[in-house]
Parts: sequence; C-alpha cells; structure tokens
Amino acid sequence: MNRLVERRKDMLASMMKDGIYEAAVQVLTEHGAEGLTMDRVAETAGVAKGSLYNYFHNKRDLILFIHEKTVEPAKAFTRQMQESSLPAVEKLAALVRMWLEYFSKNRGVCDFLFNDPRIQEMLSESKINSRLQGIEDLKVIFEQGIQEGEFRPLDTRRAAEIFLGAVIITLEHQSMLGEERPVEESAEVLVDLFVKGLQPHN
Amino acid sequence: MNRLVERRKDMLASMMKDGIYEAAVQVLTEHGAEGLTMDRVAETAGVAKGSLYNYFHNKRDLILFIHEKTVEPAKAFTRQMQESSLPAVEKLAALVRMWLEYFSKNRGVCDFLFNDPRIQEMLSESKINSRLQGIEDLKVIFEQGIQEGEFRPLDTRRAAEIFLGAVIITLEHQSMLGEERPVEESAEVLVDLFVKGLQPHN
Amino acid sequence: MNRLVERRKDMLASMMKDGIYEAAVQVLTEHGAEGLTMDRVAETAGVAKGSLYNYFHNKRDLILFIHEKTVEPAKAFTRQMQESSLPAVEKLAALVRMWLEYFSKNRGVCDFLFNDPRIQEMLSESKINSRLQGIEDLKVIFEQGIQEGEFRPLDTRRAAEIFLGAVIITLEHQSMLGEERPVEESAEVLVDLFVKGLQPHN
Amino acid sequence: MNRLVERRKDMLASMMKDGIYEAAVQVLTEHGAEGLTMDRVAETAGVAKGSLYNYFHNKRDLILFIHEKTVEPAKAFTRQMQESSLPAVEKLAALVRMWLEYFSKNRGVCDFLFNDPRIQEMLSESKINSRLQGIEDLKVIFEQGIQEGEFRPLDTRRAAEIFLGAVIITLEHQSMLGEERPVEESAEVLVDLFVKGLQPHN
DNA sequence: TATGAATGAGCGTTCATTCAT
DNA sequence: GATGAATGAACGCTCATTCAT
Repeated sequence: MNRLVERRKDMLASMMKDGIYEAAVQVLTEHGAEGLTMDRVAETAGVAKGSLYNYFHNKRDLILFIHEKTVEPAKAFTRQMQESSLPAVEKLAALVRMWLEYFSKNRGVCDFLFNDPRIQEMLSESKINSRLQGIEDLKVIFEQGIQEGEFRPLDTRRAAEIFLGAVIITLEHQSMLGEERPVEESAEVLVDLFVKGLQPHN
Repeated sequence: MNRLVERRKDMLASMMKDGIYEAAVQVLTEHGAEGLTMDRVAETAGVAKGSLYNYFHNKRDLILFIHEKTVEPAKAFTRQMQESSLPAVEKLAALVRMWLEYFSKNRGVCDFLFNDPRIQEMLSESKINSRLQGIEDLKVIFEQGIQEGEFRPLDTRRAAEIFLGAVIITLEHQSMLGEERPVEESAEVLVDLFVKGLQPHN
Repeated sequence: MNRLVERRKDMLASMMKDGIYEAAVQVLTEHGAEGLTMDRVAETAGVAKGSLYNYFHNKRDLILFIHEKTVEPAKAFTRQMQESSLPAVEKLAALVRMWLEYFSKNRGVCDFLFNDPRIQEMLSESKINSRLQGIEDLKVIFEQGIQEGEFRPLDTRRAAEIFLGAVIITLEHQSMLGEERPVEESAEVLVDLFVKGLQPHN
Repeated sequence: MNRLVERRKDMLASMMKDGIYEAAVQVLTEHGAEGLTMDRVAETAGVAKGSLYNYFHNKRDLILFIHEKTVEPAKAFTRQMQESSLPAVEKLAALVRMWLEYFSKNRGVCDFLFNDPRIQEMLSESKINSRLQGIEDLKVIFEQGIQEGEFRPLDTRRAAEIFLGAVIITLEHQSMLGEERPVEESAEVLVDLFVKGLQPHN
C-alpha cells in the first residue's frame, strides 16, 4: 500500500511539473527569455509562486527541466530513426526535416534554449550532452553511409559536428529573420550541399 | 593650441573608452553575459559607476561599442581578403582560419556578441548585424568560386548561411569542450568537407 | 470559508496600504515633497522596500492613493454640506471652517498634494483635480446664494476661483508663519470680506 | 587702482551671474522645474559646469538668486506705484494688472518659483519676506483706501493676505489651465469682487 | 579663474527566494 | 503540500558637487 501511495504521489508531482512546464513554455513564447519570471510562470500555471519551489529547487532547476522535456521528443525520434533500416542519406534527410519542423513549431522554447546565454552556463553539462548526443547520432549515420559506400571515408566525428552546426544555424536564421522557408526545401538544400559539396560534379 | 588641447582630450576620452571596453571584456569573460553589470564594469575598470555614463549614454551604448570594437579587426581582415586576388577556395580557408583564431582568442566577448538575443535586437535595426555581414562575405566568395569554375552553381545565400553555421558551431564546440584543436587543421577539415562533400570522388 | 479567507486577506492588504499611507504622510511631514522616497516610506513603515511594490505598482500609484485617501474626508464633508438645506452663506462658512481645520491638521500631505507640480500632472488627466472640484463646489454654493438673493449676480466660476485662492493662501500663511490663529475667526474674517467687500456699507 | 580693479571684477562677476540667471530661466522654461540641472544651466549659459560654483555656492544659492532677480522688477514697480498719488482702488488695480502681466510673461520661472516644493523649503525665509512684502504693500493701499473713505474699516493685514492669495491663485490657475484670459479683464474681476463683495448693492 | 572628468550617494524598480500560515 | 506576502540584494541610471589641471 505504501508503494501505491508513493506511486500516486509521484504521478501527481509529475503532473504538476508538466503543468508548470507548459506554463513556462507559454511564458517563453509570449514574453521571451527575459520575461521568464517565476511570477509569470506561477500565474500562468494557475499555481502559487511558492508552489513552484515544491517541484523545482530553483529557477535553474526549472530551466533544466524545460530543456530536458523539450529535447526529449527529438531524441525519441532520432532513436527510432536509427533503428530503422533506411539508407544513410535518407536518415540524414529525415533527421534534418524533423529538427527543422520541431524547432519551428516550438520556436519560443527553442529560441530560449539555444540562444539565451544563461542557458549555456546553466546547462553546460547537460547541454553538451544533448549536442554530443546529436553529434553521436549523426556520426553513426555517417559511418553507416561510409559502409554503404555512399560517403567517402572521413573523420565522422568532425563531419557530424559540422553538419549539426549547419542545421542549428539554419534554425537560428529561420527564427532570427522570421523567414518561413518550407522545411522540405531547407532540408533538401542542406543535405544536398553536404552530400555533394561545393565543387562541380565531373 | 586650442586644437592641440582638444586632440589631447579626445585621446584621453578614447583611452578611457578603451579602458572601459577592456574592463567589459574581462567582466564578460569572467561572469558571462548576465554578469555584465555597469557596477562590475566600473569596478573592473577602476572607475566610479557614474563615470561610465560620461563615456556611454547607457548600457546599450556600451554594448554597441563593444560590438563595434570587437568586430572591427575581423571586418578589416575580411575586406583585405576580399580585395586580394586569391582563388575562392583559399579565401575561404583564410577566412575560416582567421575566424577560428580570432574567436578562440576572444571567447568571452564573442560568445556574448553572437549568442545574446539582446544583442540581436540592438543591432538588427542598424543592419550592422554581423552574421548577415559574414554571410554576405561568404556569398561573394562562393560567387567568385562559381565564376572560377571551382564551385558548382548553387544557392550561394543558403550555402553561405550553412557554411557560417558550420564555422560557428565548430567554435562553440571548441570552447564548450575545452579542446584546443589546432586552428590550421580545423579550418582544413571544414573547407575540405564543404568543397568535396560527403560522397566519394568518382 | 473561501469567502471569509478572501475577506480577511483584503482587510490585511487594506491595513498594509493604510500603514504605508501613514508612513508616507509622516515622511512628507518630516522631509517634504522632495524627501518622499520609496526607501524612506518603506523604512518608516517598517517594511522592506520591495514590499511597497506588492501594494502599489509604482511611486505614482502610491501618490495617487495618498491623494485619494487624503482628499476623501474633505469630499465627503462637502457632499454632505451640499445636500443640506443651509443658506449659501452658512455653507460657505462651514466649508471654509472645515478646510482650515482639515488642512492645518494635515499640513505635510496637503502642502505636497496641492503644491507639487508632479501631482498636478498625475491627476490632471483623471480629472480628479481637487482644485477644480473645490472650485466647482464653491460655484454651486455661489449659484445658490444668487438664487436666494443673498449674492449679486456675477461670474460664479471666477468668484469661486478667487475665493478658493483666498482660502488656500490663508492656509499657507498660517503654516508659513507658524501662527495658530483660531479657525473660527479666520473663517469669519474670510467670509465676511467676501460677502461684504471692501467698500463701506451705505 | 586696487579699487578700480575690484570694481571691474565685481562687474564681471555680476555679468556672469546674470548670464547664468538667463540660462536658468531658459532651462526652466524649456524643461520645467525637474529639468533644472546644473549641467543644463551650464551648457545653456555656455559655461563649464564647474564655473557655476564660482558664482554660486550651490544649487540652492542659484535658485535663491533666480528668485530675487525675478521678483525684483515687480518690487520696483510696486514701490513706484506706492509713491504715486493715485487713489487706492486704482493702485490696487494697477498692482494686480502688473502681477498678472508679469507672471504670464515669465511663466516658466514663476511657475517654478511659486509651485515647486523645493522652493518653499529653500526660500522659506526669503519667500516669506517676498510675500510679507506684498502683503505689506497691499496693507498700505488698503489703509489709504480707508482714509480716503473708499474702503470700510477692517483688519487690513488680513484683507491684504486674502487679497494676495486671490491674486496668486488666479495666476496659478491661468498657468495650470493654460487659459489665456486677458489680463485686463482678470484684474477687473478681481478688484471688483473685492471692492463690492458678494452681496447685492442696495 | 575656468574647466569638465570623476565621483558616489541616491533614486525607482525588479525578482528569485523564503517562510509563517 | 499549498500559499503569497515579505524580503533585500541587485539593477540601470541621475546629478550636485569636487578638484586636479
């Protein structure tokens, strides 16, 4: 019984955290990074400010949670992709499409998570992990491509790094410039450039 | 004489601004973007807080100055590069080398200038947006490469965007991971990947 | 119960506002209009500076509250007077007595509220301009007096303006000179002069 | 010779003070009471800020000087009026006209001098003197009127006080409401009311 | 005497965090 | 656990005054 009660508690706590998360996302979307105050999150969540501190030790913790929760679906998709039997190029394209799509649908949070300098400092560890994970995922795809003979042998770690950077900057530009470029096309350009390079075919 | 006195004053004022600039850079390096407070800048500069306002109307002005002062050398180098008669690929490589070098030497400021969203807001209007400028510079090089027959025809704007992103992320990773990869090599890998692409030569 | 709790909260909040009000009045009395700083109000109220902002959005709001709270009793008395069936002359006398009495008891606030130009700016828009109200009140009494045949027909607006000025200056002089002239007598002299004028009866 | 040099110095100093005075008046007119900063006065006067302190010990002193210098012409006119052989009523009217006229021509300074609370505190002594002087002047006129049989015997001190108040408030209203009522008419109404009173002639 | 850069106390305001209820 | 009033350090900025030149 003790066990069941605890489970129940955990679930309730989890629901509260999710509610707070959603409130935070909304605040982020409406007021930007600077506007993410505990007051506003509490009010938006329909919860007393003090209650936030029952679920998160401090603002940093809340932000960490936001990061994790936001990044999770992308991670899941990536895992799923990896396990599929698609050729490397298609995996690459699918990944890019997903990233672009996800980011443009969650601009408010993503802008915050990837641009705000406080984040960089707070998350340093966890964020590096995220990025490192992204790099690792790409690396695996690149290795697969090499094995398939589609990619030439190269430093897959570096290539992954560079590719990820290209994607990220594309995202940032999209939000900075407010351009609404079709995801499909952006992804294609990106992959095409990387696969074929700058030099002319011969 | 009046003239000389004025000159002297201008010089002193200029030196003060530079001193404040250096203090700001130091603060940025030590405390990050959030930690850049007027108090700290003043203290670091060994100057009363009020004095800052004799040289900068407000914090925004100070930040704008930091931006300009920081970006200037890179701009100068780029201009010089553009005017040279090197082939596109070498220009590209030189540019990347310069960026990598410069950024890793001025991590604190650059992180701030290129990641803090407040900066973007401040600069966007004045069109001095340095990223856009960087993209423009790359675009010109890519166009040159196409004319030279070294690059295949492609959307140079997009390519420039992507390339810049790759450079930036490389920089960020270098600082995040604390790895001190030789600039020479990083630049080479980067350019090589972009020029040749992922696919094998045939 | 929920209802009761809310009531209780409202009451507590109200008491706090009143406490802050009294502190502000004290500060005003001791340090004058210029000395009315949020710091001092907080300290005098025995409250942290930040707490003031839980009850008033900003200094302007606090000042508005002071105004309202201070002017309220005088307004109430005036209303009551207007509704009575006294002859105009007696209304006038009663009003003057009340003003003299009330103002000399609340010198600090009144001096501030009626002399500080910032106040005028704040209130002008909300038309609660108390001077205008005072003038309007007097005007009504003058009109009544004319109808009663006790006053000669004249520009009641102007007369009200002038009369109010006479009252105000009497107040100021009383406080400036530190003379404590009996309210009764001051009021009588004032009304007498206005009713009869300077010229001899004939 | 020593004497002459000193004279010369005094004159120069006097001219500087006058220049600063005019600058202050201009600042007051353009920026209001709150905008009267030493910086602005210095700049407007075409003088270094530090120099102000060679002529005035501090801001308070400057303001005192402004007050005196502003009030002087009115005083002079009043003296001149007193020495004339006009009947009391006409003296009264002339005085009121002058005050109204002078005030509306120097609104910026006068608004400041008569409304800003800092002034009241700073000048308390000197200002009381000004007002007291005005009252004294009026008193003399009232006494003259009584002797001439034009005014009934009454407490001339009080009457003077009240009359002055009426004038002052008229001035304030004129500036507060921005109304540009013809001086002639305002003066007439004022004098008429005081001379004849509110009650009907019989 | 004239200068104006330097000063620093002081301002109104914000907000993450605490804690008594 | 939930609450939200209380806190107080910190922020960007102003400006009368000083003082070395």
